[in-house]
Amino acid sequence: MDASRTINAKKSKAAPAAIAGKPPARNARAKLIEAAIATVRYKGFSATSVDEICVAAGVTKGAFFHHFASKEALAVAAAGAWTDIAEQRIFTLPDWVRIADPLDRLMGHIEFRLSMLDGPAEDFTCFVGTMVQEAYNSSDPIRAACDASITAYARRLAEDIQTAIDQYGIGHDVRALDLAYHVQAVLQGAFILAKAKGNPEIARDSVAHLKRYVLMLFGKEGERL
Amino acid sequence: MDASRTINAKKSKAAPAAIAGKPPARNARAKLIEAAIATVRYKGFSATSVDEICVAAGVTKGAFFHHFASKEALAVAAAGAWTDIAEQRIFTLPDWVRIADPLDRLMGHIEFRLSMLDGPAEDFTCFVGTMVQEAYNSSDPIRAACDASITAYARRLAEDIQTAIDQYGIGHDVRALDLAYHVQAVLQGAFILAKAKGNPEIARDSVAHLKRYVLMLFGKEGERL
DNA sequence: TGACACATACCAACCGGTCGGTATTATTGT
DNA sequence: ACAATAATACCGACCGGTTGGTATGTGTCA
Repeated sequence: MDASRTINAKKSKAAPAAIAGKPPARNARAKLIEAAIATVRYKGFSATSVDEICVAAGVTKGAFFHHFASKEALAVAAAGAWTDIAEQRIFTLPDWVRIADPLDRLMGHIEFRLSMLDGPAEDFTCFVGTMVQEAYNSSDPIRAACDASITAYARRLAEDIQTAIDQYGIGHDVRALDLAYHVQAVLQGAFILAKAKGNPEIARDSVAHLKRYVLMLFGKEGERL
Repeated sequence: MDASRTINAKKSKAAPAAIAGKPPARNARAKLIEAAIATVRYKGFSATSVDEICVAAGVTKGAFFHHFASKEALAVAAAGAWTDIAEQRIFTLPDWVRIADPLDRLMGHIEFRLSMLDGPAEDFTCFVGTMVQEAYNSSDPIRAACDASITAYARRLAEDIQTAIDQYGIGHDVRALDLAYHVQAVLQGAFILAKAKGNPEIARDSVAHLKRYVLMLFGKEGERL
């Protein structure tokens, strides 16, 4: 391979972009998904045009329809990407995920979600929650993709909740997955209130209620609030 | 079939009504607002075209722009109408609003909201909640109109919550208006989950959590659940 | 008669999507 | 080893239909 590289030294300029100081040379597909998520969170799915996404991503319309059969297909792909992004940002990277005590870890989760409620709404709101609100009747593929993302989050959170229930018990007829979905509901609703007010404070208040509820369920109110 | 025009032909009190500040019951205008609310709840604001609203309302585009300066103006007017509709349907017409005990009345409210979560999502979801999610960054008049509607609901609900707190006390640092907004948040979030699942059951589960939370706050868990 | 409540016709901008083409990379035949 | 071929990635002009909005006409009633 050394021989071929010396001979073709002139033409091997494009390939080692990752090695050189050039930007990571992310492919157009990834850039389109990222741009779509940002734009849809800002102004909604229907109000976002394909051209707009292309400009935000820095690619042409030709590239868009090379990678995605339709705007709908991009939405489905972006919902899938959002699942991975959320898993990373919420369940993998933060420090609290390594808390040993399951109830402390659960409260760490809620506390983390609360701490995210700051700055412009388009920076903390849920991409799939925004999208499914518009598309649930118009596109079943999009609806299903958003549902899958929400379900993945709930199932992941339910693991921690179940562990906490197993260890501490819960004096009520509460199932872990149900409570996980309730956490989701409070967050999604809090996002809407924050958007309406133009201020995330009201959203934080609502999550504070959620915090108290969970602590009460585990009979720990006053101890950790 | 179209007898509405001849039937309404007799009424004519445009001048006095205009002086009184209340717009006269213009037929096309009311039909447009009603059609807009229904269509937006079904497919969102941006995806709903002016033509579509006109067809659903059974009026022409000329009538639309005679009554409303723009699509945005219609949205603002519809948000105002929604406030009145919700006040009627939720705080005036139902039987539970006449329950004497304030805590029972508050629980009657939540129970009523829970009972609404049935059938297609477009029949129980919140018009202004749907709209503000799309428009919060694109149109401040729409955002403000939706905020006003949500705030009116919260303030109205907070009255009953405050009365219940005054009578029964509440062993926590909970303010009535805060809790009222939390009720709103849970409902709005439950709507999103129901849309994603294509099934209101998950929404009912979340409102059941809300019910338990409120009862716990008042120290009545197990007594009325 | 003239203000009001519509109806009809129309428009420029924009929409999602198509299409013919090019540059680059990977595979293959000899 | 290398030309021929094929596949991929991308470009941007273009298309028919739709969009919110306008200009103007018409019937009705005080």
